[in-house]
Order: sequence, then C-alpha cells, then structure tokens
Amino acid sequence: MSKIRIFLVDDHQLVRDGIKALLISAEDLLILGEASSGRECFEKIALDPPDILILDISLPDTNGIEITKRITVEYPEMRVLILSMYTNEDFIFNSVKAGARGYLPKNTSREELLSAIHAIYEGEEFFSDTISRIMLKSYVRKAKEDDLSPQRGPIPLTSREIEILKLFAEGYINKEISDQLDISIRTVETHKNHIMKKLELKSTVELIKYAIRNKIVEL
Amino acid sequence: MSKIRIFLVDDHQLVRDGIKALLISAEDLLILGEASSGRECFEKIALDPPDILILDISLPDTNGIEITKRITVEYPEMRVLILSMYTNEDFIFNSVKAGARGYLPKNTSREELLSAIHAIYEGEEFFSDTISRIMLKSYVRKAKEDDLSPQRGPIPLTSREIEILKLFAEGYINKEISDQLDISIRTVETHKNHIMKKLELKSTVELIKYAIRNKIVEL
DNA sequence: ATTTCCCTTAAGAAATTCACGTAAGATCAC
DNA sequence: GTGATCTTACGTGAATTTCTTAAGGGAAAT
Repeated sequence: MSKIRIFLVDDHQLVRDGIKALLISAEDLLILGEASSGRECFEKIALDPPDILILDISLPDTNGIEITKRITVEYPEMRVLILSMYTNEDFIFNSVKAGARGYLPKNTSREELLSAIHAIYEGEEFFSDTISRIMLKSYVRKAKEDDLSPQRGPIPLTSREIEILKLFAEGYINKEISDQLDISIRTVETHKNHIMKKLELKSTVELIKYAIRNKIVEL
Repeated sequence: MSKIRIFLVDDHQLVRDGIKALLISAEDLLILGEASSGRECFEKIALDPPDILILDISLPDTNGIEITKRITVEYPEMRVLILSMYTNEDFIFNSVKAGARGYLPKNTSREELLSAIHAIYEGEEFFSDTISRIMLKSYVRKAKEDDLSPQRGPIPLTSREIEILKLFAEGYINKEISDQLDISIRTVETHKNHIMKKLELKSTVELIKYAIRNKIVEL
C-alpha cells in the first residue's frame, strides 16, 4: 500500500518541524518535502508532486489562497489542506472558493490533523469543529440576510409604480409599457419620474439596480 | 427556577407522544401543549405562549416554514426548533431564513433533542451533526459557485469595452464617460453599440444586468 | 366636506440614444 | 508584410428619454 505523500508549506521553521513531528510516526504518511514560500513551493512540487499540500495562509511572497488557486488549475488532483492561525470567515470562504479541501486552525490536535489528511485524501472535505462553527454562523447569517434584505427599506412605491418599474427593469421601453398597460406613454414617463424623485435616484441605471435589489425583477 | 415552556406541533399523534415521552422526565422542561395543524397551533399558543415551539415541516394545512415566518413576526421572542424527517438543503435553508433557531432530523437522540432545546433557549443556534454536514456542503457548494459563475461565459469584451460598460453601469451618462476617459462621446456610443451587438443585447437594461451578473459592477 | 394621495393624461424643449455607415491609426499574430 | 482586431472618431436622421409644468377625476382619509 502506497503512502499518502504530503508537502508542507509554512514560513516558520518551528511550525514545519512541529507538524513533521506530529506526522512522522504515522505509518501511512510520507513527508515529501517542505517550503517556506510560494516560489519555493512551486519549484519543489514541480519535481515531485505530492497528494496533499498542507498550506499556511500567510507567507512571505504570497498567501495560501493564491497558491490554492494555482494548484487547483495546475494540479487538479492535488488536495489542499489549509492550516492557519486565522479563523476569519473571509479566509475560510476564500480558501474553499479557491479550492481548498480542508481548513484547520493551528491549535488543532494531532488526531484531527490525521483525520483531516485521511479524509481529504479519500476525496472528502474536512473542517475542524471551530471552523465548521464559523461556517455555520456564516450560513445562518447569509440565510437571514437573504430574508431581510428584500424588505429592509419598505418600498414606498404605489402598486402602479411598481408595475411600471417592473416592466421597465425587464427591458421594455416606455412605448411598450404604455401599450401593455394601455395607458399613454406620457403617463409612463410621469410614473418613472415620480419613482426617481421618491427614491432620490439620479439615473435609470440606479432605477434598474433598485428594482433588482428589491427583487421587483430577476437579475 | 422557571421551566422551559414547550409547545409541540406535529400532525402525527405517535410522534407527539414519542417526543413527550422523551421530554417528560426532564425536570426543567414543561410541555405546555400540542397541535396537529397550523391553525390549531396559532389558536393555542395565542392563549398561552411557550418559550420554544417544536415544529414539524409537513403539516396538513400549512408547513413548518410558514409557521416559523409568522412566529418570528408575531412572537419575536419565541424560539422555533424544526424537527423534520426531511434533510433537504432547501428545507434547512428556508427554515433558517424564516427564523428557525435549530433543525433536527427525526431520528435524533433524546440527548441531542435536549441539547438543542437548551441551546436555543439560551439564544444559541443548534443544528444536529447531520444537518450541519448538509449546511457545510451547501456552504462549500456556494463558495465554489461563487468562484465559477463569474467566468462561466468568458467575457468576449475588450478591456476598453469593459471600462466603458463599467462606467455606464455605474450610472454615468455617455457625456460623463467621454469626459472621464477623455474620448469623444461618439466613441463611447460606438463602444456601447459594439458591446450590445457582441452580446446580442437588445436594451441598455440588459446591458446593465449583464454588467452586474458578470461582476463588472456592484449591484 | 375638505384634503390628500394616486392615477391619469398632456406637451414642448432639451438631451440622449440608436442605428446606420465610414474610416484611420495602432497593435498583434501569421 | 498582411490581414485581423482594437480603438478611436464623425455624421445624420430617427427614435427615445428626460425635464418640467399643468391639471382633471376618483378614492380614501380627516
């Protein structure tokens, strides 16, 4: 049975040594090599590509997220495990977005690190409890925003105005709107002016954006 | 110390009895009452509002998500715990969106149910492992979509065209664009015509939507 | 009953856009 | 070098929108 080949990227010697010490006793793992910068990382893995790349977020010449992006393009088979002291939601989100398969905080345990390595080697995703909690918070926040945003500013428009705004933002020109609603084109214009004044919008562009933001039309 | 007041909504007698049996021995909980439909639920809680509402998703006259929505409006202090046999991502998302504080699958354990009740009573959110996993999957999926979508259709526009489109979609009129870029207004018009033809867009409205979709401008 | 708000219509003037066509210099790939 | 593409630019007439001002009728509120 072949071992899981691992490459380590972190700019602190001590951290790399610590991780190696934790992993050395694991029979099925093989530490292929290590690097302390993005440049060094790509030079070395080009010669001998690992299965798993363990990446720190902050590095001298670049960052783990940028490396992850390049990896997913250049080595689609390679799995990236982010190991970072930052548990900031943006870092997590962007890491996942960039293609990372796992994310662990640096104060993780040996057991968790091993679980993570095995999980992502098997094609799973792995996030530590701390990270999962942050992701869940974010999930909840997003779901709530999704609910609140459409009605945060109660729409002060009349139903007729909304009707006209809807058609306009769907791409109909005034003439078509007036035909559809069987009213004069002048009326359509007046309505639009009213809307713009009410909402203090200065251009039709803003009008369209308003309609989209307030879910009067689909994007 | 006052007990946590609980109200149960599920259309199956057996399920309600099962939950009651699980909770009856918990000293700090008080089962206020139960209902088998949305209508019955609102009638009863109006008389004696509970702290926590345990809700099934599927009900004869409505569903748990609709009830949750009404609860968050009419009883903002009341916490909703969804207990459903469905672990569908949409149900979970919409439940959270509607204001549910927790979500458990029906095959949950007594311990987990108690943990959930206590957690959401304390103002926390609670999701079982199964549900958390689904939420995480969704998180990952969304992060990936967020990454893929902007480049699904490679933008066939030149950098100058993108520049013009950006300014236009930001709300500048042609004259302002021509001033900013120090080119003729005719040129701005020509560029816009080129863009519209390339993308087969029929109106400026579509042009703006295109710019937003492709993240050339913020909404 | 009076007021207020909404919907409607209207029109002229100014500004803007649209839809054509035309064209010339720059850059880049073959 | 040659052709293709990009960028720049102009013209013209028609279409459209925008701005502004004005006003009547109906419905709802006070």
